[in-house]
Amino acid sequence: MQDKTYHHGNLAFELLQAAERELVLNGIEALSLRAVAKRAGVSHGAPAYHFKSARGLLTALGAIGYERLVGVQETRQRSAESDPKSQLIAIGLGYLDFAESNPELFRLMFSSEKPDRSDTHFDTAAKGAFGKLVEGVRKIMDRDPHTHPAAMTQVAASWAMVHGLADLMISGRLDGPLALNDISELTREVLLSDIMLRALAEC
Amino acid sequence: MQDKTYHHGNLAFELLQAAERELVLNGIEALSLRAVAKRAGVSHGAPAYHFKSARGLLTALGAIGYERLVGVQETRQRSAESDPKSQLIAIGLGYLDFAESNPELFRLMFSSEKPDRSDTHFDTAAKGAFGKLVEGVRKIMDRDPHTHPAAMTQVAASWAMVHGLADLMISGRLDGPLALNDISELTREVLLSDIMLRALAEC
DNA sequence: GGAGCGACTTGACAGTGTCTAGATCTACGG
DNA sequence: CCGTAGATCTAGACACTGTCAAGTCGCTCC
Repeated sequence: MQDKTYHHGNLAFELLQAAERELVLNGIEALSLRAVAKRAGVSHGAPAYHFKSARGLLTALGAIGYERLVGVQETRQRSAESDPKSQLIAIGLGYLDFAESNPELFRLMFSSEKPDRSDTHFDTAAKGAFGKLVEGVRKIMDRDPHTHPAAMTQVAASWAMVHGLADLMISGRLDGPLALNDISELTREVLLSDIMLRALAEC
Repeated sequence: MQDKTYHHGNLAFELLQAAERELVLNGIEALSLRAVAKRAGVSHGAPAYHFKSARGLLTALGAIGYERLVGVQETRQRSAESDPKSQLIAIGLGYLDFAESNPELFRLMFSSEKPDRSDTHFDTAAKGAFGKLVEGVRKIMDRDPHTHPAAMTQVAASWAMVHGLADLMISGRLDGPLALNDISELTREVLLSDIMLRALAEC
C-alpha cells in the first residue's frame, strides 16, 4: 500500500483486484493476463512471478469468490428468521445474491475449467461453501447428510435448484418466464423462495 | 462428399464436425479455429468464408446442439409412459442424458458467451428446446404457461431444477453427494426422477 | 474458350501466455 | 557503511491465436 516503489509489496493483491475488474468488464472468455498487468501498472511478465500462470491467477480469484459467497450467505442468514427452514432459504437467497452481483466470477467458479480445482486453497474454499449448505440441511432434517443418504439427496436437490436458478438468471434466461425485472424486490424474493421451497421434499 | 476437389462442397458441415471433435477433445476454452481447420484438412482461413468468425462457427454449433437436445428428449419420451407426469420427467431425463453425453457442447450452449444468442438459427433452436418444456408443463397443469403466471413459474422451477442438476453433474460436483458413479443405471434414474419431481409443487 | 464467380489459400498483422535473462530494489551480515 | 544475496519486477523472444486482404484455383455458363 505504501508509495510506488520497485517492490510495492502487495502486487499479488492488486493483481487480483485488477483481474476481477477485467473479468467484470470483458467477461471471462476475453480476459487477458496482459491487460490485467497493464491495469495494475506492471509489466506483462509480472503476474507470472506471483501466480505461476494465468490459470494460477484465476484459481486464486475463484477461491476468493467462494469465500465471498459464504459472506453474502451469512449476511442473508443474519437478517432472516432463525428457524431452520428460513435459514436454509436465506442460504439459497445469498447464493442468488452473489450470482447476480458477481455473474462473471460465478461463472469462473462454477462453469469454467480455467481454475485448478485441485488447488488446496480453491478446494477448501469451495468445500466451505458446500459445508454451509450441508449444515443448513442437517438442521432442517435433524440428520447429518454425511451419514444419512436421504439427507444428502436433499442437499443435492437443494443445491441443484438454487444453482439452476442462479445459472439461468445470470444468463438472462429467466427474464422472460419469471419477469424478474418487472416485479418488486419483495415479490421477487417471495417468488424465488417459493421455487426453492419446492426442492425441500417433505421437510 | 465427392472426392477431394478444390471445392469439396460440404466444408461447412465438415468444419462443424471437426469443431465438435475439437470441442470434446480440448474443451471449449482451449478450442482453436486453426486446429479445427487443420482437422478438416483445409487452410486456417477457410472457416472464415463459411462462418464469418469463430463466433459464427460456435453459434452454428450451439444451434445444432439445441436441435440434438430436443432429439434426445424425444427419445426418452417415446420410451416412457404416456401420462403427463412421466412425459415431463422424460423430458428432464433427456436433458440430463444430453448434458452427460455432450458436456462441452452443453457448456457452449448454456454457459458460454461465445455463441451469438441473437442469431436467428441459434435463437429459434433454443426456443424450440424451451418450448418442449413449456409443452410438458402445459399438459401436466392443464394450463398454458404463456397465459397463466403460476404455470410459467412451474416452468421456471422445473427448468432450474433439471438445469442445476445437469450443470452440477457435468462438473462432477454431484459425484460425491449422490455417488452417481457407484449405483446402477436403474437406481440412478429413480434418484434423479425423485429429485426432479420435487420441483413439481402440487402437481 | 474465355468471363465471371464461388470456394479456398496464403501471407501479414496485432494480440495472447509463457519462458528466459537481466535489471533493480531491500535487507542483512561484515 | 558497504556489498552482496535474494526477492521482485522488466524486457525481449517464441509459438500460437483470430482476423483481414489479396491472390489462386476450378467450375459454369454464355
